[in-house]
Amino acid sequence: MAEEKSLNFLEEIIENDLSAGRYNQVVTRFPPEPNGYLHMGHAASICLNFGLTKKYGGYTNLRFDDTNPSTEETEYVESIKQDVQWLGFEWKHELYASDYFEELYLFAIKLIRKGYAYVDDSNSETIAAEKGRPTQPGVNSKYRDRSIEENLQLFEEMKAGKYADGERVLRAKIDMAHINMLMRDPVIYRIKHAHHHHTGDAWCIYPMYDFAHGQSDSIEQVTHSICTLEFVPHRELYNWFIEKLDIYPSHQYEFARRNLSYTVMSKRKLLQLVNDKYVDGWDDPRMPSISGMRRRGFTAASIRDFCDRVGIAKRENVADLSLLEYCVREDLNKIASRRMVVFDPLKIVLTNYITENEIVNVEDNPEDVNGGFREVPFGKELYIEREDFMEQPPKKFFRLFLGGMVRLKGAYIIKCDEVIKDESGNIIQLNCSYIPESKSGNDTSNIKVKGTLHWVSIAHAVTAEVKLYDRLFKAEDPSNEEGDFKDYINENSLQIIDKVYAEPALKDAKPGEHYQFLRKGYFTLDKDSTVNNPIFNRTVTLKDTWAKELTKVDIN
RNA sequence: UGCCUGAUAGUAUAAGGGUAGUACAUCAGAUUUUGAUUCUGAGUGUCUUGGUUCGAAUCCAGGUCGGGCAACCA
Repeated sequence: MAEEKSLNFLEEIIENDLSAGRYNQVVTRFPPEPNGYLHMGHAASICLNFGLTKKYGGYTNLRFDDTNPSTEETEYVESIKQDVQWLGFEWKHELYASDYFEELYLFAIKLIRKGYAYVDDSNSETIAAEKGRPTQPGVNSKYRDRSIEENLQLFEEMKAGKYADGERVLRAKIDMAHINMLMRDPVIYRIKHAHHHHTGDAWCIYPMYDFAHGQSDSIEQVTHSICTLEFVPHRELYNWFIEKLDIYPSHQYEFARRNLSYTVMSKRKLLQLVNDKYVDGWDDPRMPSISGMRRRGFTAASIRDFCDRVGIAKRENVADLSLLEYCVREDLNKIASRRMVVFDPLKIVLTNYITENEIVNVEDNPEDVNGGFREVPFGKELYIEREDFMEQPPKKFFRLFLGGMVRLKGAYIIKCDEVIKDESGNIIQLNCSYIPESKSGNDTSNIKVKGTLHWVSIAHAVTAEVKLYDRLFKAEDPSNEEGDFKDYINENSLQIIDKVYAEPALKDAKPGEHYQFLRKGYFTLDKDSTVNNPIFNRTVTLKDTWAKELTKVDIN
């Protein structure tokens, strides 16, 4: 018997609904407002909504919740579509709440006719004041008891453009003393003489979220309308409209939005980071936006895996960044081609090496049994990583030191014979000898070494620029710290190395491909790369047990 | 002072009256031509106080703490 993964609360609800025969297929929707870019929190919602219909049969619509023309733009529509597709999901229909404006308008008239809505001439301050407070009931507007005929006429005039923005609104007539503030005669239509990205200038009245979202769900016969916790109090209104309008009863369910440690996850805060130039745009690789993460080198598969592993529930949460890193490493380990790149070069000369034009073959990816090999030119003069040599090695250091031996990955074992320094005592070169019988794959030397280093032949090296990213914030949950979240920005979140030395094969790097720079981390080509100046973004480091070990030594 | 909502290892998520489990993180060890990967092992948890029950993370009551609710935003 196959081991069953336990169900989350939504899967349970759906399985119950299905087995009770309430629906014969599951219909969900992903409803972004096109007023910004998608981020990791949206990714969780996307995986949830699309994942559910994939699992249980049915489909998911992409519906733009575009009821506020003053903040929404086509540019966002395009980026959102791109991100959803990139994440690997296909929507059944591309829809817009604004496609339903006519229908919604008729719904409003229906409500007026039934005596459930009225036009209010009060300004927004008055309406807010009359709402009361959570602990105090509100009071009725003096326009609340207009006749149905008058309401119909005024609403018609609103639609016809007779009034200026803010001059009148349409309100649902519910109960100004209701314990739920949202039920105190909520505004459902407002006047906005604004150009709409999708409907142009066809309308000057626009429905509010509460008078568009549930109705859109209903029109589309969405069976399970999944949203985040802050909409819990809206559910009562959602159901009220469905009941009074007597339309298809979609049901709303709420889950806790996904947060991630060491970052922020609200459009508003992310926009601040962009506007105040803390980052270089929405797709800055440090941003938790889908576009930023894509640019950084995260794979769609790893993001899906992350969402899957974290799961969903109804309590506030901050998911561990290390889990995301684990997911992307796991994916990249399988698919990334290995390359050798030296970031901080130290020259070594193999004094006994006389071969010319030697090429060694190094595996492209040891995790891939069918993986090929690439040719890497070897030479008498090489670069290794400066930190891979120490004059006074600590205990358990098994890299290079004077008199010590290491293997050069895919090539020979070498021994350090002499350290050469400049006048100020800086190490500028190591003279080493190589063991000719120790050639990789053909080793008859019988020498065992603990360390293996990456290297490049100086004569053949190509150069590149590298961008190393660290977490954007120093605090685990910057939004919950004292003061402004921006006080916790990690000012060292980006480190640029203008010139690194790479094996020639890296010259053929292609956008969208993933590489593991041996012992350094996973990298991908940045979109700002040019032929003469390739730029690589570090997606994530490799796990580094040795670095951790060093920290312990420091403490002692 | 009201209403809604939640609380299980460091984090996230299971167990739905019957052995508190899984993953990541952490620690220890093995393997390793990446101090990577892989493998083995370890430790840490039911917010609290009562009640019901042979038996409670689970059911009931009170409390505590967190989040949300007073946009012509979504």
